[in-house]
Amino acid sequence: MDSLLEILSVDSEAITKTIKKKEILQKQGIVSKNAFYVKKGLLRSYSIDKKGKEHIFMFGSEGWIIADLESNVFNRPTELYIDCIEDGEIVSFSLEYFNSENLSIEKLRKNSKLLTRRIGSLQRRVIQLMSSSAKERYKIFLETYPHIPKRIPQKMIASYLGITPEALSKIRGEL
Amino acid sequence: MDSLLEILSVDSEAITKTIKKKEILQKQGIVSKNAFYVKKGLLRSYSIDKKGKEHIFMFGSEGWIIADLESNVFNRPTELYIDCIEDGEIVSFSLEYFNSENLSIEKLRKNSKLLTRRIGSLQRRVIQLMSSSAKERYKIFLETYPHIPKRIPQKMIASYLGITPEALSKIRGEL
DNA sequence: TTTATTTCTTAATCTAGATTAATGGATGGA
DNA sequence: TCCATCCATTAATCTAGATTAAGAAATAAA
Repeated sequence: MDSLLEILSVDSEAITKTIKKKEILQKQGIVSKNAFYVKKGLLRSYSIDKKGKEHIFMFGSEGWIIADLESNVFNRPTELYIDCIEDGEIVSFSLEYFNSENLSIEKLRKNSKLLTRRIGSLQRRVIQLMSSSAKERYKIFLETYPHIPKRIPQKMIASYLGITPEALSKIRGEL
Repeated sequence: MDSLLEILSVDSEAITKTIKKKEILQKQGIVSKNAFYVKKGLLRSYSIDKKGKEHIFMFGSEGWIIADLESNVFNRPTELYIDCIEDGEIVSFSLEYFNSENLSIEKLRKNSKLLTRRIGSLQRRVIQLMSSSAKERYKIFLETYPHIPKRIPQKMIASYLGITPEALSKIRGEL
């Protein structure tokens, strides 16, 4: 992953930070201007609904960038919390990066591929949520992110899948 | 919307086409290289699951661009069908457009904002599917796309929401 | 170590929404 | 116009997954 080098070359104020498990990097409701590049460790972004239930939107392991892109670019308050599942190291950088005047045409093009890929994975997620059972979604999750399950508690998998820990436990018993 | 003019200026082979209701523009499984700009009418993209059930991914009315972006950019077979809900007029253009050498830095930047906005709406959709009841999702749909419901049958709203027409009918009775 | 907190599992009960089926109304093509 | 297909609604029944509760296992903290 050379995107870190790129980020650092464009955003001179990017900060490398050591993070601790459970540390909250971003809270729902604010207009955050930062994105987080994961050097080491594991982050998650999630929303909390009216009933206080957490819903994990995505996980970010080494090499990933986690942020509420739209919130940042369009100045809307974010719906997402971001916190740390493991101790680790991140680079916090400004989302100006994605629109910076300093970006070469190649980098812009590269970023737009990155955005396109995200759209693709979100599209698959939406279709899955509409058309697949919890058991199917669990299997797909295991195939798609084989290294994540070992690092997180079951209840977070459940939260990502959109089901309760009890339901996931039952499904696991059946497999 | 000036994006049409931009498209035409970059992709000289863009084709304006008259379309008829029910006409299929793209089928699941192929690697399509086209995107569709809607001049007039209404398109939808959807997938069909193993049981033969349709799941509408998005609607595209005047001014929108509909495509399976990721499929196009990364040469994967698309999961989406695209067809016409109303007679209308579209501009079919190559998705090379989004990466064209001919694009100025301003256009690239504009496109990346467009992509970012899509990510935002998909993010909201995912969170909604995980955390809101069918009734809540229906209300949000009516608020978010107030002009669409008049133009499509209920069953398509149901399909977009991820529920059956019967369930939607019941919800409507309750409101 | 001992205690406290968090996580996982099992089981009983409940409910939102699916499925099936039947009916009447609307729409469209010949 | 007539006929056919499609669409919306209602109602009865079914089921995946939620909720509630309680206990066991694992982790963390003291």
